[in-house]
Amino acid sequence: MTTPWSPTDFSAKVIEYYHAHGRKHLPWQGTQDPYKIWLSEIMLQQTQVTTVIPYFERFIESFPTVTDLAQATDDQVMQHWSGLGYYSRARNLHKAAQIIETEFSGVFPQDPETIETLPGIGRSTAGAIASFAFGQPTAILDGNVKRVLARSYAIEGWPGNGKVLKALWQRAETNTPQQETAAYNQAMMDLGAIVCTRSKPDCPDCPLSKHCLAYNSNSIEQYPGKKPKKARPSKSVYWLINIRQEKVLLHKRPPSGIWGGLWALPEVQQKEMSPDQIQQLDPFVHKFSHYDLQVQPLLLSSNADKALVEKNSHPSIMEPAQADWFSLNQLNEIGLPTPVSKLLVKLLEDS
DNA sequence: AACACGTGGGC
DNA sequence: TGCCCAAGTGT
Repeated sequence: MTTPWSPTDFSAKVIEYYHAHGRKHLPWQGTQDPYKIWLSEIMLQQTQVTTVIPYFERFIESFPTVTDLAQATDDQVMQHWSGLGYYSRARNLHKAAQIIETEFSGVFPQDPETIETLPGIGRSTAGAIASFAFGQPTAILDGNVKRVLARSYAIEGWPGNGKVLKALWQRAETNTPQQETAAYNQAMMDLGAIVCTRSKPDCPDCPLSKHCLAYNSNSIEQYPGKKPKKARPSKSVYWLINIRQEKVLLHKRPPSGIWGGLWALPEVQQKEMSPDQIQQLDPFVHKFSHYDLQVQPLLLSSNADKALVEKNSHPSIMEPAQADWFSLNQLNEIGLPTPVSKLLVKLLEDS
């Protein structure tokens, strides 16, 4: 029967791993600039490191400081997030930058409770910023840490379950050391990303294997518990492609909902024009994590556009959507959903 | 508590 | 291929 790690021995092993094998040269490391650390933590939410790196570099180049970000336009910010997904992150980041400017005189707050009041920053991200930027002894609990802790202490159940999450936070708080917290937090994520991976973990090389309850009971595959499966629904839409004088008509999507704040092709549920006014392009399926979107792109003729523009420019009186015409160059200055961007690129290449 | 919210990598 | 899930948060 294996005895579990004591919090002290556990954190000592983790910190030792950091000095020997931890990642120390990612673009947001080697600095204590809270703005860069904050930006990286937001971009890294539910997003892999290799995906984030080029976005981070581009974003910092365009908005080097929180003041630059606060003063940027919505479209500029969304353009820099275009393709990264989870666009509420960008909207909240922008809002938070303006709050830091106005409420905190441009100085990033150091207290984790205050940090967590900023939009887009939850408990784990607040802990990461407080420890990395300000050396505070705050715990984090991302997917990597959840996996390492769930296996080390054989914490059963899916982390999306409230009780399981609470148990994981309890263990995270207990094991997080008061000293060298930043090294510990970084190493926990490194262990999860490099050694204690989702599939095929490298247990023989893991500094925690000696007292890892899952490893020593040969039940690594059981931890963390799996998310319950759900059927994925399907939605069908038509996308209207209206090109006049080298410009394409786009609509700005409302702030909430899918692709909020991005510019997309006008979308309708049903065709409302006669067949001679449209050209059906190749349909495709865009797969989200929570549903499939079946898209039928329709290329409009000049006769069809008037009624449709009128009909779709103002979906409701309360929330009029913005519509505008964009040239190819202007598409580089706004945020576009990935499938819209791909479709337009393909169309313009063919023409 | 359960679901919405994007996209791409890994197998 | 299709499925799982990734440095989570907001509602």
